[in-house]
Amino acid sequence: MTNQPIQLDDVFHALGDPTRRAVLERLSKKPAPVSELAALFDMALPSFMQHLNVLEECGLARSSKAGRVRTYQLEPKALRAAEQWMAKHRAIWEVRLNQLDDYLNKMKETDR
Amino acid sequence: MTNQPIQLDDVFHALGDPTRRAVLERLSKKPAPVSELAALFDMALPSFMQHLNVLEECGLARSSKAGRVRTYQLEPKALRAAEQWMAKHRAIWEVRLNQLDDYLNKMKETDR
DNA sequence: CATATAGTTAGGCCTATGACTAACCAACCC
DNA sequence: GGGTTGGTTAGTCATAGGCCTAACTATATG
Repeated sequence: MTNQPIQLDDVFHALGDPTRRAVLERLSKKPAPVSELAALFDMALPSFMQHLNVLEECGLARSSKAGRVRTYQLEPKALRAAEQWMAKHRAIWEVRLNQLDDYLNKMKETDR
Repeated sequence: MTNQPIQLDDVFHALGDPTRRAVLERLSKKPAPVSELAALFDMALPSFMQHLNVLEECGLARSSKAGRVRTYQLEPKALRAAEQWMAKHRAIWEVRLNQLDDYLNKMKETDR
């Protein structure tokens, strides 16, 4: 059982690539085998596999093999960790977002 | 006015470094000049400045210079973009998180 | 004006990342 | 058994990332 503590570094790093985010979006619908996922991207298989490995190693996805088919699915724990980091700071952000809203509203008024 | 569309790639990439997250956490309290931020890290100034540049370029922070002092502050827009990406997929995650909870609860029961 | 302070620029260095091809293993399936 | 399909491993390559030192610019301040 790979039960390492979740490394935010790795999770955010993984999210920093559009291919990997797209894979996650696809997986958020339902699990899928490698070939089906790979078909969505114009990339050599081994290159694509690396992305899958990144997702799995940082805990965003999980896979299991049946016969010769490996199926990937989302793994919520890492996402949860990333969310928690954001949530931890959300209160402060929201103050600032509200300030932004106020500002934008003021702009709107000034605008007419 | 640098008003580029926010690149999720860059925002998540920026969040993938512990130094940069720590800077954001510090900035979430209040704006601070370079020297004050730099003092928190055991790193040569130019190296640290690169992190500040990354934060500014991806839109997570903003800076302005008064005299010889450059002050940094949070910039909500990029954070909002990252949050929106997460929010867009949150519903699905939460289903899965609930499934996880169910699973864990089942485990607990089996456990006694 | 001389010196200290706050940042900045330039350049080098090493590792990590992301992509590729080629060759390989392991099921399936006729 | 032999070919086909699905995935994996190995090895290469170029670029980007993160760190450093040294040298520089621009503002204070005595």
